[in-house]
Amino acid sequence: MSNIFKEEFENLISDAIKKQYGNIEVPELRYSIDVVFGKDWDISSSIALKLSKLLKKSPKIIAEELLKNIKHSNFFSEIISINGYINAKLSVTELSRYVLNEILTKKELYGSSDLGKGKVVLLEYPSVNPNKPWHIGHLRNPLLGDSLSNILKFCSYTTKRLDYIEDLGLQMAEILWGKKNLDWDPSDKKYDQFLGEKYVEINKRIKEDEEIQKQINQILKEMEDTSSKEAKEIREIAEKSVKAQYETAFKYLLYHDILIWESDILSEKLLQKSLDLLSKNSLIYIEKEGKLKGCTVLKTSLSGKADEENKKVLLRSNGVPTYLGKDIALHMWKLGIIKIPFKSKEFILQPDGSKAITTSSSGYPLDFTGADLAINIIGSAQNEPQTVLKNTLEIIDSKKAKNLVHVSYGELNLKEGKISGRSGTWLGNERNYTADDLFKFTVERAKEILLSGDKISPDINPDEVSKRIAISAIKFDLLKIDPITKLTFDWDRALDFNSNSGPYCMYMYARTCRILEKGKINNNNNNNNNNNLLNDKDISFAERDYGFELLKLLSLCNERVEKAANEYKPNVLAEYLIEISALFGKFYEHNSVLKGGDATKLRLAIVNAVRQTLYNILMLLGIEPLSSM
RNA sequence: GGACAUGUGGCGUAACUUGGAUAGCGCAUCGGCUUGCGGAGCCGAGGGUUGCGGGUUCAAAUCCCGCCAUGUCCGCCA
Repeated sequence: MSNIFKEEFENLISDAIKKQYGNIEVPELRYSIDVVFGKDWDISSSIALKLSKLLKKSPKIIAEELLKNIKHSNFFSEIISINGYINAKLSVTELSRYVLNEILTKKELYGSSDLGKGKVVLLEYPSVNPNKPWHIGHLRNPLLGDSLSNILKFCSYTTKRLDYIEDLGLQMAEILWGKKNLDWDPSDKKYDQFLGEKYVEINKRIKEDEEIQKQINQILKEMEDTSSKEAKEIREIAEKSVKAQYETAFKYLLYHDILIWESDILSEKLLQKSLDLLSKNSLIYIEKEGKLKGCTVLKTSLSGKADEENKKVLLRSNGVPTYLGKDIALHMWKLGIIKIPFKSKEFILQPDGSKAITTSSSGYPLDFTGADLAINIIGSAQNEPQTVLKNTLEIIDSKKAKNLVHVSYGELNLKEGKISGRSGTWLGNERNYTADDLFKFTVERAKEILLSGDKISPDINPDEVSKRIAISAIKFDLLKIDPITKLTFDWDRALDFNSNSGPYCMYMYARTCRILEKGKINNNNNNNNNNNLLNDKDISFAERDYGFELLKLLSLCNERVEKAANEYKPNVLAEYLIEISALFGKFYEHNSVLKGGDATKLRLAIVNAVRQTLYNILMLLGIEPLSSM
């Protein structure tokens, strides 16, 4: 369901077109309609301009003709034509009554949708290798994943948040070499931080001594046997490291449902089944000669270009699978093309009370048999392999392959260049570019601003409040931009909490709460009584003021949520929060609520509606607002 | 070399899918507002030939073609 006023306007115009011109082909009427702000009218259609060519008449005449045929509706107090546009004023009382009623009865469900009813969506993120802490470049990934997962859940999807852990790759082999050959005392550091620093040291050593690389390759081969001592040792290290990474995740209120391990995929023969299926469809062959002799490769046409130089290896000549080889197998499982009876057990109890489940060599059957929608949150650097993956699956099962979506995002760089786990550019002098340090310093900054204010509530806990403000600042900053846009990290910008920021929206939310408290309106999200609803007399004091503009804006909530869901763009909702917050700021300055005379009850209801909508949308971005800050 | 992506005031961005009224917003700059319903705020000013050139159209930031610039990928890395 989109906006009821837009629908009504669309229907009126649609009927008028039929009446005046018969069954002509109307180009997407709904896209010609806009709700507008700060003008004499509230809703507008440019359909007459679009029909001009078809009807061979001037837009002005068409608009006039349509206007004559538009029926009366209680929703609109006036409909006119200007320069070929058909513009309408909304009935202030009808809009106010309808929107307030919707929000104050639906409460925390206001804006939700049934778009994905009955469908299971699997979101994979962030799948960071377990040999280092999350750095700020990684962070955008789980923030996008978490927010999209919230948004899709709000649209009635059943969501599964998946983390894929690569415990058998080269990077872990290097770690194991380090453990055997370097000083190794992880006791006084966060474990992922410790591994990350060692990883940088190991890579320096590799550059100095070619022999080391050979030793690492030997370890890598031994690890492929998942029952080997090496594989077990590395799994242990990896589990400990992932738990350390999740400490970081929990600070940011990020949680998962399922962890799937590369080693379990190999143990359960998923790769073999995938290769069999590819072979059955004649999509792979063993290279007989040339530099790829002995490798199992994908037919070249699948990479989108029949380029001999661009062959994709799935199995190396020594039989060890490549990343792409494993990835194709993983996605056959995700989409339910191959079913695997994975065993599972609890990995960790998360602070929100939910359990993250992990695949395992023993335990109970994993409750997952394939997704209706599989979303990969992966950086734009991997656009090509993601395309190869999808093209390959298209041939195996075109229907299911259509359910695979790559949400591609621009990677984050530092001013001084790329952020690299291997070379150690994530290590700084006073501050590391890790998610942990970003959090730490943003909290410090938030606390500094908080304590410098002269209006601190005595009943708040500055440490807790600073954390929540920091979370809002970081998440909002990274989510407010279109995912595809690449970012350059800058401490000054990250620590700026002025408008167009998370703290700004949080501040407006806190204001609504304080006004409602003083106006004695219950703002508990879970209360089920509707005492706050208004009668006709209260509504009759509605005017064309900022309060009315706010309600108009709030009425667009559902369509903004669906847009964010359909386009996989949380920034749509961040923009929406800014619009609401800014308009509420004006409303607050220009229309006194508590001293609003006859309009006080109405205005309190508007404030409550703003509060509820801000709350609902902030939560979709993974930001938990505070009633005072 | 090929493929893909991106180019919007000094900086950061929105609108591009679906062409439509004066290109919206923030930062920075300049000026104003406060004993208030919480100033992390509000009001105002200056700042744009939407990378360049062509085309389609009554109408182009938006669609098409060419060029330029930047980034990414093109490995028996992941």
